[in-house]
Formats: sequence, C-alpha cells, structure tokens
Amino acid sequence: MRASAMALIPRIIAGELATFTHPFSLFCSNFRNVGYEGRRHFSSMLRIDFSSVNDIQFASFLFREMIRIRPQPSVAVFNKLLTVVIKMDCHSAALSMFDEMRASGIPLNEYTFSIIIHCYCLQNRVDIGFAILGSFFKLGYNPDVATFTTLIKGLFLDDKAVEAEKLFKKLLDHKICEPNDVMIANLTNGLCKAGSIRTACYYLELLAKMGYSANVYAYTTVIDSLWKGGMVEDALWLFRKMIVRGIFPDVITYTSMIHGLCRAGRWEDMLDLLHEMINQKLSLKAVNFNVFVNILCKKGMVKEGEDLVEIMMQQNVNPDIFTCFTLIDGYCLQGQMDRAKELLDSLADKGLKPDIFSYGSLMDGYCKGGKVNEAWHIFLEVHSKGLQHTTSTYNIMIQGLLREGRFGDGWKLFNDMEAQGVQPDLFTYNILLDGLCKAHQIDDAISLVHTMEERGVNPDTVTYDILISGLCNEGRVDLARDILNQLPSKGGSSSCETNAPDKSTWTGWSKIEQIDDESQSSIVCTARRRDPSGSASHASTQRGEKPVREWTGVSSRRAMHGASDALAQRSKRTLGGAIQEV
DNA sequence: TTAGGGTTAG
Repeated sequence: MRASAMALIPRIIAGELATFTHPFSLFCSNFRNVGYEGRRHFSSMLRIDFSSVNDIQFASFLFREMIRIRPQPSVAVFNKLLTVVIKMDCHSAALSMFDEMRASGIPLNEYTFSIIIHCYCLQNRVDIGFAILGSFFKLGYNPDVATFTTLIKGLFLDDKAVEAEKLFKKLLDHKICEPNDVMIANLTNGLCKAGSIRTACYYLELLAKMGYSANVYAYTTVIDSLWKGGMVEDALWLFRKMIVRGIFPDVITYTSMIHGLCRAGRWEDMLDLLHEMINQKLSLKAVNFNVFVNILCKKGMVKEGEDLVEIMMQQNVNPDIFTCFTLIDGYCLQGQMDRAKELLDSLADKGLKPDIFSYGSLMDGYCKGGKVNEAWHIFLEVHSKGLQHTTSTYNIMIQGLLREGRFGDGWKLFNDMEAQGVQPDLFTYNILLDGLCKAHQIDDAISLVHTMEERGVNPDTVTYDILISGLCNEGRVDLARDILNQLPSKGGSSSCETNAPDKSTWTGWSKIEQIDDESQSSIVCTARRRDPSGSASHASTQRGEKPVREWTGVSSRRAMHGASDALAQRSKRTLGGAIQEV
C-alpha cells in the first residue's frame, strides 16, 4: 500500500508541473493517504506549496523524488525547495542538496547560486559567498540586487558592518546595481544593529536625495534605533519626514514611536501620536496598547494607565490578561490592594483566566504592605485555581515571612519548595541570606553562601552586599574585609563564573583601605556599587526605573522624572544637523 | 527587511 502510494507521488509532481504555469504550486490532491511514514495526510482539496513542508525528512523525501522522476522538475522547483530547507535552518542539508543537484547535472541558474550564497551567509561564511560570486561572473551571470543584498546582509551577520557599508557604497558609486527598498532596509537594519545609527540616517537622507525610495521597514528600524539610543527628537523628526515623503507608518512604526515618547516621559506627545494611530484605522490589538499601559503603571501613573485602557476599549480592543496584570501590579505598587484584588477577582467575568504572575504580584503587594496573612491566603488559593507555584511566587512568600520575623515559617516554606521540586534561584538564596543576617545567624549565612555555590547558583553583588553588611552589623569586620578582598579575584577567575563585584565597582573600597579597624564597621556598610545599572540583570533596574513601593516611604517618582528629563536633554543634542548636512 | 510582555533579592 505504502509503496504503491509512494509511486504515485512522482506522477503527481510531474503531472502537476505540466499543468500549472506557476512552477512552485503543486496541487497535491492525491497526497491523501500517501502514508509518508504514516504522518502525512493532506486534505483532498489542499493546495500546497513547499512552504507547508516543515520538516527536513519530508523535504529530503521530496528532493529524492524530484531527482528521480522524469521528466525532471525545473530548476525553479529545486530552487524553491532549497529555499524552504534553508528557512528550516537546515543549512547543511541544503548544501548537500545543492551538491547532488550539480552531480545530477541539473542545469543550475543564477537563482540557485544566490540561494547558496544566502545559505553560506547564514552560516557566517560570507567569504564563501564571495567566492561563489566569483563563479557567478565566470559563468556569465550578472548578480542582481538580491544577490548583493544577500552579501551585504551576510557581512552584517558576520559582524563586518564596515565592509558591508563599503560594499554598498561601491555598488552605488560605480553604479554596479541600483539599490532597491529591500537592499536599503537591510543596509539600515544592519547599520542600526551595529550601532551606527547616524550612518543609517545619513544613507536614508542621501538615498532619498538620489531618488531611491526606502520603505516603511527601513524607516521603522531607524526610528526605533534612534529613540532607543536616546535620540527621541530625531526619531520624531524622521517619523514626520517619512510621511512627507509618502512612506506611511504602519502599526509597528507607530507603536515604536509612541513607546519612545512614553519612555521619554513626553506624555502629551505620546497621547497625540496615540490618537493619530487610532485615527489611521490600523488594525490594533491589546498588545499594541499594553506596552504603554505597562510603562505608565511602572512609573506610578496608574490613573493614566487606566485612562489608556479606557481608550483601547473605546476602540473595541479588549484588555487581555497582560493588560490586567499590568494594572494589578500598578495598584500593588501604589498600595491599592483592594483595587488589585478586586480586579483579579473580576478577571473571570471578563472571560480571562488569572495567571500565576497576577497572583505573584498580588502576594508581593500584600507582603510589602505588611499584610503577610493575606498574602499567605492568596498563596494557598493558587492551587485551587489550577495554577502551579513558581520559584518567584515561593520567593515572594518566603521573603514576606522572613521580613515579618517569621523565620521558622520562611524556612519551612523553603523546604516545601524543594520538596515540591521547585528550584531555588539566586533570588531565593539572597532572600534566605538576608533573613539569616537579620536573625543574627551570621555563621549560617556564611554556610548558605557556600551551599548556593555548591548547588551551582553563583553569588552576585546583592549576595555580597547582604553578607558583608551582615558581618559588619555583627562586628565581624575582619571577615567582611577578607571577603571583600577576595571579590576581585573571584570576579576575574574563569574557574568560578560569578558576577560578583570587583574592586573597581565598589565606592567604599578606597575608604576601607584607609580606615582603622575601629571605624571600619560603619564605612564598610556604606559600600555600594558605583554604577547601580552596571551589573544589574533586572530589566527595569537597567533602565534605572526600578519602582519603589509607596510604603517604603521613598518616592521614586521624582528620580524617574529626573531620568526622563536627562533623556530629553540628551535628545536635544540632535542628529538633525548631521541629517540636514547631507 | 520594522515592535511589543509580566511577578521576587541589598
């Protein structure tokens, strides 16, 4: 049965190739019950092309059949299959197929060579790509804009941005080929990714003046890179410029630009552009709004976040679980626990299933507000909701208990966590370490650091911050100093991978070396990293926007607006001048 | 060939 069905395939392929003018379209009605390893079933009406071939075994099977059948499919069909195989990231398989095609005497064309150049570029072997380009000329083919685009892309992929730009310039200067929008988009994308945002802008302007039109992809890439590089004003300038040039922003361009304005704290501009996007009647989803709601809530502007949710609902865009999570977290950050709980409880009415992140956020809100029993109640509720606890939810709850001085309960929960097979992470150990230090169990704290190392969890700056402060508080200054002295060697050792702070990252270091033993304690305790964003791994910390819960008595709002102002100031050093010079 | 999402540690 299988053998006879398989025998049908060549006839189908050959027959359909003869019937259809489009060589890449195979009408495979008889693929039904072909029984390819019992896994392939095609609807009788299914019109497939190679893009629906998504596993390498089937692709290889088709390739072998194409090699075997007579009349043989055209090279265009082989090219199409090669492209599909490369898209599956099976580069070696594609190169083997190419070898077999050559060995079988299939007449290759320039597209085959371009596809293979592309394949080598994806393997970071742009050098071989150029070698093939040599054969290209020998065979009398003229590489087209697509081939050169592939090579430019290959150079960028291989971190050869300078060479990529040189090649582009050569093509332009010597009029070897006319750049099209795809080539320009690849050039600007590569330049931006390599950090040469100004150069990307330069080419956008130059090419526009030369009459070469860039597309929305190119403009969006540069706009996105500009604001992410702190140049929001330039991003806005380019955004307006593209419209003047008749290239209209799509939903991606709008969301990127609005995001930039949001990050820069330019709320009025952000709202203007948001309304402009809405008026464009683009197809918007919750995700297109969520990012802005998230930023507003994180900045403590929950009311504005709510307004934004209102706007999205007016557009018939329903909030999703992430929208709700964002608001819940925003309420928690402000200590509005009743509102947070109310929203969480109303999710089902909105047709949304609460997730573990929302519960985690709520628990944390309760813990930080000193309502550990409420948090514990939520913690217990999680299982009944069909959700599983994660390392993070355990961490939140353990920290809540330890901070209340409920050390026994905290450790009991840690044991439960391990018993449940939930892996402790760096957060867990730092929380436990802090608990031990606060409980004056400093020797246990030292042991815990060894334990975590043994378990493959590398201590970080937070770990040492806690431990050294703990030691100083207990009067164990010598040991604190010893540990601090060991940090540089740890950080630089390849055998011990750790992101521990090194000497230069501690502002307290030079002072510690100068002071006498009696006064060390207080000074060592003030040692902090010089650059708080330098080695932080948390995304919001990296942006210097880590929110501070209201009840800590520290307002982060002012600091954050300060950061926005700084960003705005930076953006005033505009690129406009450079752009207009072209 | 363009963007965008999550809770926790000092």
